[in-house]
Amino acid sequence: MNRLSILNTDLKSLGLKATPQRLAILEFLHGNTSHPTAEAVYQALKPRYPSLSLATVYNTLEALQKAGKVVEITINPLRRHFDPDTGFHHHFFCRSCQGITDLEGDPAFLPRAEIPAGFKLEEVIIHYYGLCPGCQKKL
Amino acid sequence: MNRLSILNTDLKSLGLKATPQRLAILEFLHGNTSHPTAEAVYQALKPRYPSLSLATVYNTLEALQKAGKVVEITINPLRRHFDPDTGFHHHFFCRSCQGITDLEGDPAFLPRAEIPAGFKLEEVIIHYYGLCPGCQKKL
DNA sequence: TTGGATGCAAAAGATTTGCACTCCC
DNA sequence: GGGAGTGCAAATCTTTTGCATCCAA
Repeated sequence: MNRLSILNTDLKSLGLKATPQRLAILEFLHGNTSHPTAEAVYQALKPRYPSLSLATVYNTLEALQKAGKVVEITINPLRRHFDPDTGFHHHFFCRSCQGITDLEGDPAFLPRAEIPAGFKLEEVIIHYYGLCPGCQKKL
Repeated sequence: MNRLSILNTDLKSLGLKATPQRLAILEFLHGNTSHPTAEAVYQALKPRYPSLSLATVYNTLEALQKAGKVVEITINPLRRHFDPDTGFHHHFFCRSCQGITDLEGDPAFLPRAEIPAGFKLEEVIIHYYGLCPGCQKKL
């Protein structure tokens, strides 16, 4: 079974039709640590899939997000990034180049004690802001 | 010395001209825990300051942010919220009503060990996502 | 007086929507 | 064949920008 067959099966098991566009997006995201925006996914795939539309990318990303295959990262105030790595980890945001870097995280270390009664906690997100190694040299 | 005189002095000490618009925005933000967007600030003040423009609100919020008087909250993927409380605390974001609630935080509890060498860490942000008490009842 | 600040309108970006057409199942 | 998915263009929403005018210092 090759890569595309696996992705095909993945989509179907999620109740999603396995269209060429979705397969292409899934394949592009697989193992991708660049935390792309919808626009970045679009630009990356457009050369090989000229008919791909940005709306489809948004639709697919939302479908994959609902299916738990992709996570949205709210770390850059100006745009939404997406991460195919749904495992527990954190992100470092470089305020200069706006790049996002994965950081390892320890699930046991999550502070949750201070949530007042009545709130239903679903997720704790830890973001790190600063300068990446490359940008420090430049400044 | 009344409230406005204080705010006036505040602005001047920050190197900012004390215009009526800025005084109004500063006064509106003082002690405000609603985490307003620029649009919300604009709508709140427009009745009393009909000539106020949204661009001025954005300008002022950015100036106050640079001056350390206001903090930007990147927690809602669709818009930017602002917080006049610059003390250490966290935020809870309700995924249903999109409301933001302040949470107490312990600065001593910040995880920073896992930052790789070469990165310059400036800030650690912890966000809590889930449902607020009101929205839980409705659902 | 004068440079920073304002207001307006237009522009720029990001994301969503409406709808006819397509093609996966 | 039916309905979910696609592509396109237009619309929407948030934020930024250009510029002439204004006003706080």
